Amino acid sequence: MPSDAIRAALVRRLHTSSGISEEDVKDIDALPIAVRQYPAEAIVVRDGERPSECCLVVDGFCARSKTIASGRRQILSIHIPGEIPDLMSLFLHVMDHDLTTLTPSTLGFIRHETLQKLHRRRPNVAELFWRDTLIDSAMFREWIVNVGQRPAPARLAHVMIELRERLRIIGRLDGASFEMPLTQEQIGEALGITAVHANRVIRQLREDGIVELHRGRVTVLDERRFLELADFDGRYLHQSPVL
DNA sequence: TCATTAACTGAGG
DNA sequence: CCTCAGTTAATGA
Repeated sequence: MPSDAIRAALVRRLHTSSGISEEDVKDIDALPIAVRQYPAEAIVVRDGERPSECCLVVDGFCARSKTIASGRRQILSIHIPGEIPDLMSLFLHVMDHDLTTLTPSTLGFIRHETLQKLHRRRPNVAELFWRDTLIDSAMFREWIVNVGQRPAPARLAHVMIELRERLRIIGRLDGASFEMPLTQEQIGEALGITAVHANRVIRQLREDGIVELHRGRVTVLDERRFLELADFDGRYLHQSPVL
């Protein structure tokens, strides 16, 4: 399989966390990964399933979500290339939420046994995954605060800035703009508001000259007010260069 | 299909 | 009285 392109984002991200050796990288590069393509809005792993593999986002944007009885869906987290959104399925055998694609995506699947063996062989890597999972839960705490307490414009700004900082880590920033290829329906589901209201909030941020969202791309117009509105403190992402 | 906007409504401060 | 947000519906890209 095309090892470089697929594994590059994962390795780059693990590299930024802390000590990973060249040996570790080589080992990860040699892992068998089954690559599959998905359209937008595909359910990759369902709530209640018992997966036997973990999913690496190779390309595209994915999300974890839960759907309530009324049919409304809450997006719990957004995932970008290089991340393994369902790493916890290694230890928590039954899925307690859905993993879906937000955009057409390329996903790589790594069997649980493969990862378990990797953990035993390379405690270094196991530590990185452990650390990664803790950061993941820190991000959930921030997400709860965001959806539960911030006004809608700040919610949107906060999700945007978090996404930007994570895209920065995998080298996907382009000056003052970055990708956010979600539909307004999906943005609403992430923020806990309707698509119509998401549209109003997006428009307000544009009219206020803070940030523009057009065709899946965010362009920052006023960085100072953007940060101020978002109430963003990047400590919870636990990257070395603290924002 | 997705985005945009208006009009109306009600909750809540 | 004002702001926020859901609903509905019409229209545009």
